[in-house]
Amino acid sequence: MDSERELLKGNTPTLALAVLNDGPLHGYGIAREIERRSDNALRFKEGTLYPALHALEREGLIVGEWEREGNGRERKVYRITPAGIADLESRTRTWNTFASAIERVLGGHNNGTPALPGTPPNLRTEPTS
Amino acid sequence: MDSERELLKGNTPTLALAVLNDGPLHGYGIAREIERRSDNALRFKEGTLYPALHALEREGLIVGEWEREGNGRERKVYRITPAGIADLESRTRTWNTFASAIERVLGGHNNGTPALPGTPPNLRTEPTS
DNA sequence: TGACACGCCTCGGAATCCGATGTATACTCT
DNA sequence: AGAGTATACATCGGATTCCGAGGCGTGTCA
Repeated sequence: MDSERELLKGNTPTLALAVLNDGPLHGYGIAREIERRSDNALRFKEGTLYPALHALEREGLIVGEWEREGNGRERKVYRITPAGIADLESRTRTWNTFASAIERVLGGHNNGTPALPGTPPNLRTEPTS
Repeated sequence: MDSERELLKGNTPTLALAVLNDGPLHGYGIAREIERRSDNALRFKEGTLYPALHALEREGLIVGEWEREGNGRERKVYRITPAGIADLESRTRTWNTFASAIERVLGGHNNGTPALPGTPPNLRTEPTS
């Protein structure tokens, strides 16, 4: 299914921020962690990952620093900034709004205008069965 | 928030198919219906909508036909095909898989490798609180 | 020595969205 | 009659994003 590729668009920075929100990590590790958490449903390709991290750094949402390990290996470890944390929260809210809107459209036909605009949506996952 | 724009990518055909799955409708009406169902969270711009419908028609997932109404107005009414229905189901499954994967990554830190690969994910929406 | 995982990076093609723009008809209000 | 608005179709080009392909270098193990 190649459509996954398009679905991912726009979520890359959000995903990276989410991982970094749980602790500093280097690029390669971020990719691994996202695959792990999503059970391999999501994979970060290198051509996507590094440019995305550079962009996040340019925007001040994360900061990267080269670190040398015991074995002499060097890698660039990223940390989320306060601005990044705020941005992540905003992005998460945006995602939730978006996802529930999609679910509502996919879900079906008749939903009359609800009384409360902020009414929590019903997230459904079950197939048609 | 402009990020919505990128989030939408790849979902346009799915949304259109979902609406047409509930009955034939013309382009303009599809746009209106998606806005209604999503409570205006999602809007189809014309520059997106019509090319998307043409593509779906090319792929045989929908068929369009010019119809004249009582008032003499002409509009192109689209119907979903059996292939379109099958495609919609596939797309819906893809979306569910994708969305739950995102939720898992956003959700948090420690989820050890689950025993069952097909285990239903936990969709969480609440902020850190 | 070779193979492999780790780890960083850039470039160009492909796909997608949408603002701007254009055309045309029906209805409503003054 | 004229103006304004909603309906209804369509295309084009700029912007954005993903990622395959390619490149560079290091540590580990057989």
